[in-house]
Amino acid sequence: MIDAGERGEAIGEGVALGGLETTVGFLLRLAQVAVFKDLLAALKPFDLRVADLSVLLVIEATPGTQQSAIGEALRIQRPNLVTIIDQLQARNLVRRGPVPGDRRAYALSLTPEGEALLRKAKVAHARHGRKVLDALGDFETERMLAALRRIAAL
Amino acid sequence: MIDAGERGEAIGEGVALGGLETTVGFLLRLAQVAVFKDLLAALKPFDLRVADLSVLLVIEATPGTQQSAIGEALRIQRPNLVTIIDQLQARNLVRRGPVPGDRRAYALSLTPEGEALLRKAKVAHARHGRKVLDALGDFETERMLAALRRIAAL
DNA sequence: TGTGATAGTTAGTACGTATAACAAAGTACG
DNA sequence: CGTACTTTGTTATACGTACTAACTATCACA
Repeated sequence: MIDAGERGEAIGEGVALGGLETTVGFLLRLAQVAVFKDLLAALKPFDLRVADLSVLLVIEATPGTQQSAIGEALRIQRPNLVTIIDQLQARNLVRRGPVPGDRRAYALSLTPEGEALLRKAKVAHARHGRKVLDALGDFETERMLAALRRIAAL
Repeated sequence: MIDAGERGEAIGEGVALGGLETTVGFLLRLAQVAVFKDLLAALKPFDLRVADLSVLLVIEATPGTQQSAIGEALRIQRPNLVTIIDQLQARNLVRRGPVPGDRRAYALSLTPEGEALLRKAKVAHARHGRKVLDALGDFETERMLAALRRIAAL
């Protein structure tokens, strides 16, 4: 996490930042930290981290997906994903089923408990999402997302 | 760091992301990782990390600043800043001088070596910055930065 | 059948960041 | 003055995330 002087302190307060304050990368970091912090807090009641929610959402959207596919989609390395799935499975939120015709891979799916928890978590996620969009203001969200996508593909 | 399928793989390739691909937070993370990765590579010849460059830039902009002020400005916690300054000082890039009238604090300044290295690093930094702005395309950079600032202040 | 790729796993490591506790020096105020 | 509180920098420590390398089991293919 990152400290700042707590809540919404202005960016270049007092100390000259040497041009950093007009830099995409620097502001990108601050924005990203703020968003993650907010989402983390929103997910705390469900004992889910940001990565956990992402994984659950992908499994819900594509039941039967395999771990490697999720890793690619979310940009999580395979070894790290193992731990995440392990934990979700231990909490009975996710199932590792067999893939017909490939005994190496697991077909991931949500358990009823997983679906129930995700349903509640999605409400909190949506509330968080609206908060972020509000911060964007009248800004054209579509163009913002497109710009971020282009930068992500650097 | 983060892998992706290497260079600029499209965002929701093959696997449904469950709405994540239209999420500010998710794209913010991808963009931030891409930018840091690129900047890290650009700074590698100078053996500087992103945080190192930021600190040098702030010291250059405000010579005589103290560690706590830099920490606030860059959102780096005091204990972590100690290590960064230690290393920069060990490489003779930064000096911890006395602050007249306060024997607790250090007045930080660049050494000639520090100034020389920073001058070269700034060229690489600027090149990186142009690359990012190019990725932004015809997007109004000012509005983008303003939007990021608002999100950062969540 | 054998060679190479793929899915998942394990272990070890690096890095960034967080907290707590401390010494030294400064500040405020009765 | 002197006591209490604050601030600066430091140490030690822990934790989360991510990276690498190496391994097993299975699959694809020729």
